[in-house]
Amino acid sequence: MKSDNIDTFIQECKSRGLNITYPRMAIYKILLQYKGHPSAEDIYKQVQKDHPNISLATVYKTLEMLVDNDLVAKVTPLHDIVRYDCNKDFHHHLVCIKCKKITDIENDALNHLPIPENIDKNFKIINYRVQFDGICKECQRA
Amino acid sequence: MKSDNIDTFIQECKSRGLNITYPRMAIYKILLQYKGHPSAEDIYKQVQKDHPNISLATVYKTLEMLVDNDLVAKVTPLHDIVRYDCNKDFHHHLVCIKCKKITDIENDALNHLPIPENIDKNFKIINYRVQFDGICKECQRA
DNA sequence: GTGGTTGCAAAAAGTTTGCAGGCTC
DNA sequence: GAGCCTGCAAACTTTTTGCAACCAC
Repeated sequence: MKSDNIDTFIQECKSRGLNITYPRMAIYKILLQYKGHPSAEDIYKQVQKDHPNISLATVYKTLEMLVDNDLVAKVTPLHDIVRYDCNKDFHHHLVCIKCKKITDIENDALNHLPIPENIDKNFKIINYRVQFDGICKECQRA
Repeated sequence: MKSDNIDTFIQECKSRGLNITYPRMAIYKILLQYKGHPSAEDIYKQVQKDHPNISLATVYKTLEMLVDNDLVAKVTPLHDIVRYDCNKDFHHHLVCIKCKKITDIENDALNHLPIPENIDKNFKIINYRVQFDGICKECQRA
């Protein structure tokens, strides 16, 4: 199964005209094996163990290339910088993936989602939020 | 209504033994008036227009104090640094607010949420995700 | 050989911190 | 007046960039 994924990855690279390189293979393998969601630094530390010559800049460049090619997802629901909100009511967000604009949604149905039952019983849920990603009116025109 | 909010804010500060200062008032007013969710930089730019002597460091310190006192919410669903995931399937997240660990949830009910009807019809929704915040088993013990 | 990729180092972007001076109560 | 708060500047963290050398095809 693991080699399946690597094979698929190689195919995906080839079909996009991307060279198959040592750093790429190493970084992608770590992503496959990693439990949880690593940061660039996490991946760098991990990759260093086997390949100390791979640089942090390469990790960043490779991750960016993987995201651009839709082979890896960036888990930063909103965006890269912290934003603030003085509306402390329970509410959800509509996020434009192009201009990054955030709009609040007040919706009662979303405020009463069933709590999933197949999660670790020992995880104490305090809160949740739903984020809709999409493209706003202005960015659709552009 | 706006002065209501300011009055409430002043009360909240007093009840917590926080001084009522010019920068605090100015920054909080901007948060009240701001459409969308500003970053620290956004707030700084805005506050500069009326009060060019207020520094960016003060904006950061004030925001941190507001968040610590639960007067303002930080809109950074996961955390402060970008994380990656090579599981591109539709899934949701369980996030420990203490140790920042992220766990995937696969849950069919969550994959079929009703799209809220009271949002801008011109916003094209591409995807959505649900994030549950809470405290994991390990952090509850600590 | 050609062009895509890498590594290094420097820089940019965002955020935090220490400390002297100033302001609120 | 006491102690909290602010401004400045410097430091720190995370990410990006430029460019020469290198490697895959």
